[in-house]
Amino acid sequence: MALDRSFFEMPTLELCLHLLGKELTHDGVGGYIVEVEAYMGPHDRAAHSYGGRRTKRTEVMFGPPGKAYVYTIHQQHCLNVVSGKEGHPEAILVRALQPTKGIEKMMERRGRADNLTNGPGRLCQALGITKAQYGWDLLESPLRIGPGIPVKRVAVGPRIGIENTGEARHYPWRFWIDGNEHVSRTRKAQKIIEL
DNA sequence: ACTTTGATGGCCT
DNA sequence: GGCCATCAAAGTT
Repeated sequence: MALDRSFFEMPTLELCLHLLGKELTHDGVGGYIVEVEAYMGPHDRAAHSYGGRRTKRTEVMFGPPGKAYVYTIHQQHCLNVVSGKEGHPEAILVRALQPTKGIEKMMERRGRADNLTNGPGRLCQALGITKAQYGWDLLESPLRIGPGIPVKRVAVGPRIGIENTGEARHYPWRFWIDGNEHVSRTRKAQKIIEL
């Protein structure tokens, strides 16, 4: 059963739990989402929309949820799912996938056979995601999120790579499938959520 | 036009 | 776990 619009209208932290296990594909190449991070908008110092910053880059986050927010950093692309209510610039960073489809294509794009999708930049490279996909609708475009596998145990901990954001560095807004081999970095979980 | 700063990845120990 | 290359975006002048 396909997802519908209301799926993306869930509160951001709740949507994080529901995104885990769903299948993300671009032109049929992709895998199950196994790791995400929430970026909670104007009051989240680690978010690009901190302070309500509204620029050409962050604009899509101010619109309706369910769209792709793609940005570049260190010559890499990162994919976020726009979440929350329209006018509230929140998003969820997709940090890792468990490859399911088009693995040959991924190896070709990555130029190697391992570490295909265990990181936000790596998975974008493997799936061929660039700023060309900025703003694409994740229900009705070649870049889409669909049904996947059930998830039992979700691990929770602080987000990665935001050490210079004051108190925000400690917020428990990173979620991953407990024990999954494709998570970008192994770290001890602060707590486990049983679904 | 110039300066600062990374929501990283790859490789090293 | 640590180091750092390298460039686009954002902010500043």
